[in-house]
Amino acid sequence: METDTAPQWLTNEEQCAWRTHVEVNRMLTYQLEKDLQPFNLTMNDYDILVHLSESEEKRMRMSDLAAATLQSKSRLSHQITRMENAGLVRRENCESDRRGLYTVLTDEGMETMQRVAPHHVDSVRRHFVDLISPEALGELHKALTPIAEHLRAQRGKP
Amino acid sequence: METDTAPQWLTNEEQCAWRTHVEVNRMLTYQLEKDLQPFNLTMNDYDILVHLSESEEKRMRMSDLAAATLQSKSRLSHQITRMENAGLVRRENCESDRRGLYTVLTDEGMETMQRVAPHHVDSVRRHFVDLISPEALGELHKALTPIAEHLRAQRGKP
DNA sequence: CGACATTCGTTCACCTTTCAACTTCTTAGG
DNA sequence: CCTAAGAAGTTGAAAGGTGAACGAATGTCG
Repeated sequence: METDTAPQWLTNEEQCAWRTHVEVNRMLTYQLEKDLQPFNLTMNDYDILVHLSESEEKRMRMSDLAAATLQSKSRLSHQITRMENAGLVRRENCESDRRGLYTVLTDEGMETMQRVAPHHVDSVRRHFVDLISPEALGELHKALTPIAEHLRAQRGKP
Repeated sequence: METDTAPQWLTNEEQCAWRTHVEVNRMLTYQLEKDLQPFNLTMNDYDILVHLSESEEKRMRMSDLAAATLQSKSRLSHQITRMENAGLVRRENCESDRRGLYTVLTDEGMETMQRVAPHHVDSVRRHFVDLISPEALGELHKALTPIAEHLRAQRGKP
């Protein structure tokens, strides 16, 4: 009796597209990371600065920040400790829930962010946005959106 | 005197598309990695197995493998040590260049690869390929190709 | 209320990645 | 040839990431 079905291999086109996608993402990550290095920031650092700077009162709960930046609480905890030592953020107790902590963007963190942002944006343009027509970028966005939704729904499932 | 030009911020559409792209890639990596865990493989392991299995004689030079998988020699060296301990590959001396080494796919490595591949392909389908129309996938491929070329050209520049 | 489950964030032990130093071998130039 | 420059890989220490276990605080339900 046959329980397994034959694997549905990728067609040639699918495989090429998939591999290009993976490759672009690895190289892009590498390049953006490299362009941030002169500022002594990683993309993870930068991402956290962005989230904090866009939030009310320049502060977020650890858990929310972890969820927003798609990392484990443990990793974020280490990460924030490093950023705290670098003077970019500080921890602050939460009045309403005494288990909780806020990560607060310091003035230095804000200045760093504002100083670095133009360079990072430029990097994103040079290596991605400006290499694709606005129409194609729109199509890409439209194609990726359902995937993003699917993946968000998957997170934390068995 | 003004030397800096005003930063060319991303438009709203550009920013949304860019963020979705980044988000998809992080979640996708996470998901694919998770789907490989039951087989005790990481994507890095899998990628190496694929490269080796597709190569002549099931063997590649360390440097070539490092270049193909976009990682440093050091990282690859540690990685191969781990995979060697797991019985998936073995190192073999290179006749023509006595500095060099081959990484050779073992039978066990080949079997592992063949056993895991269908599941991995299925994972790629469920979380990506099948969520996008063939036309959109083609467009995506076409849009990403110049970016891939640009990024390849960038690698290892100052 | 009181017990029990759950959430928040940190910590510990362990694994992976990075970076620079190092060995060995090859190649190019005088 | 012989030396110097460079390439191939490895190594070891330090930094970063992971997952389970933990203490403290909150929620929930009889």
